[in-house]
Amino acid sequence: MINTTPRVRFAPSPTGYLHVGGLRTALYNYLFAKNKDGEIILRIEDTDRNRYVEGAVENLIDTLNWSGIKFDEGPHVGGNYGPYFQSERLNIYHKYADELIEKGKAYRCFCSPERLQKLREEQQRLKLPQVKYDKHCLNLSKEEVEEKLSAGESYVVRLNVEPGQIVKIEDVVRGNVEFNTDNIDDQILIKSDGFPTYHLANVVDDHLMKITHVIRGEEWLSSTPKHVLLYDFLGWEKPVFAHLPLLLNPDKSKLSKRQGDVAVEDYRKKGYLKEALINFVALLGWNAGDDQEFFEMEELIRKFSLERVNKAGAVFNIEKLNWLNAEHIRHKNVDELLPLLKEELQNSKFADKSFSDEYLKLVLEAMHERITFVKDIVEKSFYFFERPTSYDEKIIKKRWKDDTPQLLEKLIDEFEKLDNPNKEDFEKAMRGLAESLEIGVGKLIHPVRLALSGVGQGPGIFDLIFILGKEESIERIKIAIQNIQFDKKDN
RNA sequence: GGCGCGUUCGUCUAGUGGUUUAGGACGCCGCCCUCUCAAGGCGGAGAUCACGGGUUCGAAUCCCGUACGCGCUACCA
Repeated sequence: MINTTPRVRFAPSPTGYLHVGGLRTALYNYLFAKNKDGEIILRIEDTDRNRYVEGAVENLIDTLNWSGIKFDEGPHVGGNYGPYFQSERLNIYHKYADELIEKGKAYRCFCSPERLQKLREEQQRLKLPQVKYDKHCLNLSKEEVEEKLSAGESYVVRLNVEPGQIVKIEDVVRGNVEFNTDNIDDQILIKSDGFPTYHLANVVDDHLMKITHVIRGEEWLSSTPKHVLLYDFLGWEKPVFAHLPLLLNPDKSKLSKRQGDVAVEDYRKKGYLKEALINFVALLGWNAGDDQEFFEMEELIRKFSLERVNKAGAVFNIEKLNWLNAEHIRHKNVDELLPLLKEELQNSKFADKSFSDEYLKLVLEAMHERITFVKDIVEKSFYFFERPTSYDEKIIKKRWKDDTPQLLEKLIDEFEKLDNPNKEDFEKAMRGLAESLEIGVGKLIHPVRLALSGVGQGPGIFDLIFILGKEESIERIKIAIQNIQFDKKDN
């Protein structure tokens, strides 16, 4: 139906932070647009003055920027269809509200909140199938309206919905959905404070901003017929609708703060890579049709299609996110990881220590295939940044034998002989010693690991020794020989 | 209550009437590799396709009903 390149929008309201569900909506819009060389715009729906949160817009934009979703138009990048804050477009909404009133498709309503409240209660008491406004003010004469207007009475503008009609909407993910206007209330379009409601502002802006596809959460499906009515009343071409399945808590209720983190910034703070979060969220409700699950943004753009979006809600499962985070770390090289590690170091107890890029890259090389988060390097392999302050009891019991100190003394002697050794030199020295002593090399390896790291797991032992260096390794072994012997006597 | 949407392993999902003893992934378990931990390889447990009818030679796939879940039902978005 529409042959021009698509224009889509992500239209959050600035109520605090970017929800992961919002991130997915933004992402699907972005992927759809970029797949077709279209444009995506960011529009801030700040029409509810009561819910406005200071700094929310900045936070939203910052988080969106971090995620890698780039907008072609919006408050932060400009564009030809602005302003992109709805609060700055009030006169535009009034113009169209007036047009609707003139056409008889909307009307001013002067009913007090009290009357409305009573009406609702009355209808509920009578157990009427649906609770709706009774069109009381539609019957006001022109003169009565003028009178109230000049008397300064406050009013709202309502959509004039004609009962008994069928409104059909065609949804790319859900197919055809029909609504009977009997179930549709005379929606308020302009509030008494002069601000529009979502419904009016959304339709007007989508039209004026030449939006071709409305891709949004399923919670909007029920109000879509109101939007369709608005397009028809104003004589505008409708966009294509696509309503996305919801993201759910483990108990299948709508994803909420009570059951875990819902803000994108929470995940960012916890150390999730943007690539992993994007990859994960993309797979919640969409798949490429094959077995692939690891995706970079470019590939998502290439393969995305609305036709492959699911209908059912998806549980936000942190286990899979963790796996994807590890996968994305494994796919990155040490140069890409370096700044991330430096950042983690800055936020750790090692912030006042300094390490060369060279050193950190060696650590990364040894660790990046065995971690889930970059910060695991700081927390689980702390021994790259400080000497161990204690030794794992279980490992002592298992690996530290009576003859261990003598063996390690001999190993130190061998290491002392090495001149500017590389990894292989250390290995040759250790294996050579084990051979000449006719012992398994494990009798050396495990105690050395314990001495150097204090724990029983980590990278390959020769990597560990090489990274720490000859002097430091020897020193740590000496310290261990003293302390662990002491511990044993003590027990 | 009304209206709408949904329902395949614990979770994300493949599947669009016969190729299905329902495939993959995460997680879980075991084995291999191995200096440890991961990674990797191999294997395993795990879904009577919500339930009940119907259509059909044949249904997870089409139709109807029921149940359950979710969304909307605001001068919130």
